Amino acid sequence: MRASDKAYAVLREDIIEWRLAPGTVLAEVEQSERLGVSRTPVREALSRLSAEGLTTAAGGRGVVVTDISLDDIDEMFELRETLEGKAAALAAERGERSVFLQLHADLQRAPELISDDDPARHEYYALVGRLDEAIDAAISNSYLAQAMRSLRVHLVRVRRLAADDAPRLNAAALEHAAIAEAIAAGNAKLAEAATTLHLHRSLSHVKATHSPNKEHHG
Amino acid sequence: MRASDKAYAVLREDIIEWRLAPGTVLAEVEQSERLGVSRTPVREALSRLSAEGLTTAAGGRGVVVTDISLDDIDEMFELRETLEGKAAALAAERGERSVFLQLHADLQRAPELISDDDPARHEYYALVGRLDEAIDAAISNSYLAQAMRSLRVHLVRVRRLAADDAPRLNAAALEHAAIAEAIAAGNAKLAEAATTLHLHRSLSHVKATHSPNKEHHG
DNA sequence: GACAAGTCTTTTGTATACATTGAAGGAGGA
DNA sequence: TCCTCCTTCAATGTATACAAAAGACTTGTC
Repeated sequence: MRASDKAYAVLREDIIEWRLAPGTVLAEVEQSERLGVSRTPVREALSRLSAEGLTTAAGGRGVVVTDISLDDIDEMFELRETLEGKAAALAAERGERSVFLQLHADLQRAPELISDDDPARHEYYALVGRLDEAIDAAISNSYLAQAMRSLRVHLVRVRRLAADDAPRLNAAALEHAAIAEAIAAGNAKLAEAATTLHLHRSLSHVKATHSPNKEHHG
Repeated sequence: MRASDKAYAVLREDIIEWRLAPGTVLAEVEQSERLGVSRTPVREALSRLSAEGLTTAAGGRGVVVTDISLDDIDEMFELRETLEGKAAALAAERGERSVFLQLHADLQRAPELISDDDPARHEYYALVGRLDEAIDAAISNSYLAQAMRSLRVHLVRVRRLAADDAPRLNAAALEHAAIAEAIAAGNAKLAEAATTLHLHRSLSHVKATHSPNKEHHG
């Protein structure tokens, strides 16, 4: 593994998991010492992070960890609804029925996964990730897929802020199942509507369970 | 100006203007000699270009200039319609009426600009650029604006492929004027429809006037 | 003559030394 | 005491030396 990949992976994880608070200045020498590599790969990592929007080059002097405000979350979900709604519709038109039928069945059984004692809900999120991947593959549009991938990084950060309690996860699984079902049925409008519904509920949940910027940057 | 900025700007321009053909391998030493800077800023420039999608890191051995296929153009316009349609609708809801009224007036007079003897149509494209900026500002959604900016880079490349003849440009200006008018009127659905119409006509024009990959990589 | 193995070359990846720039702090004067 | 200018220093930007890896070429053998 390249040193720059390692630096990128560690920094990215630290930011997404909120171990590096927004506003934190990531100095090159400091991070290179912490990560055990030289400044060169750290610079490349920071460059990649800034391209993703996880960090911002603050006026020539150091890069800082990007903040996520309440407005940001609204904006993210507005874009997300646009992109994922279109993606669901396209998947309904172009996807393979069998793939989404299987996902539909799996998602309906998702509550079993959640009742397990894994606090990180790895299995659940892996299943939802499979749905995302199936949609990405079905739409046959690399630009749209890329745009959604860019957004997902930020959405994971938001998810870490919200309390992913079991009731909400169970409900979300059924919403995902509805999306998969609509795609499997080849019903584009229904798939888009199911996506819209799911995203609105997710956003409501996020806003209800957490006041952003409560614990960070004052 | 930083050396890395210069390297980035020159390479970006070269790729967009098709002076660097798709598939061209951009070796670090070669480019650093050509641009008169060292490898370090060249690496950073190539990194940025790859993040934008103008180049692709080809399996450990050099980065190559990205190609644009006919399918790519279809995919780009599919995403573009999604993003710009939504943006136009949001601008209609949130934008300042006066700004778009002015743009509407200017765009209706655009044929005067095109009749000039500037082969690059600088004034015309500057005016269209002003409309894009006005929409970006009106939507109050940095994530959506960012997604559109990412796409525009690739769209400029496509535009360079197509013959931007005066008749099409005159028609396009009126289509843009219709968008501005709908936004000024605060009519979201109309703004979205006008955008859809414009994009479909643009795509038809591109596909009619040019067969992609005719002269390169093959 | 063809295939395979090993070496050799070229290119990228990393580290570090040097240059440059911008900010912060102190000294001097008003 | 406050403002200004200068010095200093710390951080980034650049260049280059060195390391490692991926191909290409050569050479030997079958």
